[in-house]
Amino acid sequence: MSAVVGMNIMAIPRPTIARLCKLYSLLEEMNDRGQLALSSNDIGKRLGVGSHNIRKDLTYLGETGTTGSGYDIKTLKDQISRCLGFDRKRKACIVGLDKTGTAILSNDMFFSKNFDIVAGFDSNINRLETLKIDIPLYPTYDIPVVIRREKIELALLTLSGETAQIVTEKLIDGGIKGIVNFSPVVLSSSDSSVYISNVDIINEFRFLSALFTLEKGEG
Amino acid sequence: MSAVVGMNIMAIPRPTIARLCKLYSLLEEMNDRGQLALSSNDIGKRLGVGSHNIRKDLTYLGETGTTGSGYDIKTLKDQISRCLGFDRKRKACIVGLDKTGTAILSNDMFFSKNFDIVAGFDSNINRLETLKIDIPLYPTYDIPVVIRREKIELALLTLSGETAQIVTEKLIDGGIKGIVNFSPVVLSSSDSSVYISNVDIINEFRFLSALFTLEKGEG
DNA sequence: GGATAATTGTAAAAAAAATCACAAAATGGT
DNA sequence: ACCATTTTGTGATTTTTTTTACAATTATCC
Repeated sequence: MSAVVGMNIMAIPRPTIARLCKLYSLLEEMNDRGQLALSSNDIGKRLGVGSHNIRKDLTYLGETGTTGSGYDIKTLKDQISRCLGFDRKRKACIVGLDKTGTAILSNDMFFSKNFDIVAGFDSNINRLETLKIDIPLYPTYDIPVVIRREKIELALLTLSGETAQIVTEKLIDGGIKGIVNFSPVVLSSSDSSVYISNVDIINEFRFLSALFTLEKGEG
Repeated sequence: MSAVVGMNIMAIPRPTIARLCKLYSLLEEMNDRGQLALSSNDIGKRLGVGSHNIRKDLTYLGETGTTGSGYDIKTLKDQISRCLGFDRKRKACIVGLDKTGTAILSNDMFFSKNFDIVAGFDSNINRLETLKIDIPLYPTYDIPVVIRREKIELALLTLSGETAQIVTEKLIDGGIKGIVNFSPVVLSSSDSSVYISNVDIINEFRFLSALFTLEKGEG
């Protein structure tokens, strides 16, 4: 006669998910530096939000901290890992291997514990032959087949032009789950079950200048 | 005896500002393609939000659309421009000229109508001499002086390592207004009047995988 | 030119998220 | 061992944001 007690399924709000992701990065950083614990106050200051906000966010993970001495970094990192699904590696690919794409790839930071880049795609077949990268490379028309075969979940789009939307359709066709779009076009998903995150530096610049124009009244 | 009537100063919510920035990009794109008008429905679909949300957002700009035929693209673009302060060029700089930095710079998309990259910084002086870039280059210790002299408002940080926080202090010291942080560390601002936007691809990957783990129950 | 369809703008309601306030628990110094 | 301090966890409150619903306006088709 066991009642389902632990099943406290409460949807985590998106803003909370976003903050937990950032917190995870912070925890990795602090852990690497040898730090052992953090208080909600410390975290809030580093992330630029109030300490109550952090504490509230952490309630979604269950019991986490220790009154009086804050949060144990390793424990908290593990809890976020488990809750957000960072405890297993996910396969990813990169589409577009021009300067920007290869630069990001060369950044070894990218080969993190959470993701494996297992394929690269480019429409320029000549380029594929000259590139010196130690991941398998394919032409873009192979996208659906490779995605499906390799069970790739995530894609990074680093394309400059019009091809972005076409490539997106191919990715969705292959059953991709998430796309980080680094190209300057606003991508929309034909399939609403595919999450797309648009990362655009010009857009960030615009957002920041809008902020200090509006919130500080600087013409 | 003129009452101040037009002074309808109503703070624009941040989510709205963010959406208006994205909408601006979309309008640029559609305008380049020769399109003339868009309905709130079209916009919503492209941006992945409801049409009411768009209409509500646009009320902050004052009267904008035409009942029955939607929004005139050029007009709307201009209105957002004026409201968010995109109607004057802002000076920006880039800090960190390794592979990633130079790749982003080479993307001519970056030299948009809204921003002027007027300086580049790197701590490696040898690198500065070999780079073939047509913007003035300086060593990082010159940051405060150059920022102040050139009245630079925005900075793009493309550093790989520990130096990011030190460089940030220099930028703030020079009076920078906004920083787009492309480095993998979580930056925090010692001066709360400086806006910092952290752009981190790994973090985006994590966010997306958290989303489909939580919202779709995929282990 | 009139009926039908499309579309905006907004007031009101609902939902979501952030903030507050404080009891309870743990720590650390003496 | 005690007291002052730190810090968490959480229910209640407030604020913010989204959604709804619909009247008013314009375009379009025959």
